[in-house]
Amino acid sequence: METTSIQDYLKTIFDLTRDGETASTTALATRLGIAPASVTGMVQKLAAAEPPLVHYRKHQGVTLTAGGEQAALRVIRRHRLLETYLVTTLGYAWDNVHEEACRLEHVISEEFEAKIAAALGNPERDPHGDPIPDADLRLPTDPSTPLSALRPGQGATVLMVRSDDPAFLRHVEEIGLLPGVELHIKNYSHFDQNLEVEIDSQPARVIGLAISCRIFVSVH
Amino acid sequence: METTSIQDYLKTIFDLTRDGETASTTALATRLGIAPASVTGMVQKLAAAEPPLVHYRKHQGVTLTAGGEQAALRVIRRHRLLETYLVTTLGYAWDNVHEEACRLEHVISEEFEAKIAAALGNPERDPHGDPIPDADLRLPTDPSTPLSALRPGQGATVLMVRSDDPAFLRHVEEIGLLPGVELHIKNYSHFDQNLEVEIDSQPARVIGLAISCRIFVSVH
DNA sequence: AAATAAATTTAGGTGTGACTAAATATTACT
DNA sequence: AGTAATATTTAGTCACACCTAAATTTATTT
Ligand SMILES: [Mn+2]
Ligand SMILES: [Mn+2]
Ligand SMILES: [Mn+2]
Ligand SMILES: [Mn+2]
Repeated sequence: METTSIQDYLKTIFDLTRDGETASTTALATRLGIAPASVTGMVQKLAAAEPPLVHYRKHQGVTLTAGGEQAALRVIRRHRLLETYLVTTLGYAWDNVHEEACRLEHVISEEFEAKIAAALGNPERDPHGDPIPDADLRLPTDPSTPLSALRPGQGATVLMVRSDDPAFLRHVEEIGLLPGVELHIKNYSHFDQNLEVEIDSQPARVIGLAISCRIFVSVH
Repeated sequence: METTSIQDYLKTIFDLTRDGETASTTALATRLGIAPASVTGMVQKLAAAEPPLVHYRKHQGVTLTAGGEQAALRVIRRHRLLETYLVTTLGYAWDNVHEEACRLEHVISEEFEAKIAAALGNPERDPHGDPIPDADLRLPTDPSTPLSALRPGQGATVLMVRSDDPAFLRHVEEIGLLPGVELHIKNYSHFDQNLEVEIDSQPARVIGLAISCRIFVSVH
């Protein structure tokens, strides 16, 4: 059976391996809020499952198998559809939907998933700009760049904000860096990696790396 | 902590003790689809909890404590609000909502509960006619009678249909005995306890006890 | 009032998913 | 290359919620 716990592991592994790297025990432990020893145990179980959900070599971290990736995408689809539904239909704030979705994603039926997807018109992105896998679990490869990679003179549109932290999201909202917003880079400080960014034709603001590396844009 | 399992126990005990009787181990086991021995174990835990959630004396069955009843009502409110939401807003069929609600009821936040209650305009009854406890967990005492208690000449309005079984609910729907419908008793057969019922001025139908005892009405 | 049947509890056990403490492997540093 | 620091795994434990089989209690017959 694919338990809540397993689903959250798979989702997290998917996330940690998006860059092609393997997901380390410690990284998983940190992200899941679980002791490293517990992660080792679970990861060995996932690798021993029939069919296996992860590739695992001792001390080398894990990656998802094809089956594990499908399972992860199923949960990710639900998560992002739920977040979208909570914001669009129930009036949740965008900084507040992650936890709720992370609980609901494990219990809704296929019918529920289909109903909210239809009610929303099969949306392609969640409130944070994350792409939603379609019903066949295809995820559009989108050519987004971290804001931190831009340099003065470049213009871009915010695509997504990668964080689950309500405080962080509220801060980003206050700055005005919501998905869809246009921005121009005015300045770059090489030493502290601060960017001076003009957002939506407002006076420019200085943005530190901790923020700019979590905001993904499409460059004009 | 109040686990999913505990919440389902409390809900079921609430249901089984509605008549003032205690809930027996076997009745609980049957309703929950669990071995009687397991029920004994859980019931002892609920009685030993601090504060206790049930009154328990060996071989005598259980009843809810005040605390247990509050906890049960919180879950029942969520269950019935969810059922109503699924039918009203997401277009579920009324025979199909119980299972989904029974999973969701354990994971939604207070905020979710409040949001759907507001979206529905604080409904007082779920799609089956069951009363929904209000935000303070007050449950209106409604003077409903089982249809099986009516006799020829009496007229009534259907208040609720007490079943979770999709097949049963579809059958009741096909007969036309949905909540709100008006009916008149045309005849009663003392031997098989069949009732001949005129529903919504349609030609009368014969209804057996297995059905009539699960349909509750308010007599005119 | 015994004997039998039915309901309930006890005893012992399982799988899941966490934990801590200790052992071991990998990586980084001098 | 050897040592120290860090990451990971192993070993042993726990709570939870279920199970079966056996013992016990309560209810029903005769
Ligand atoms: Mn989750
Ligand atoms: Mn999101
Ligand atoms: Mn339930
Ligand atoms: Mn109902």
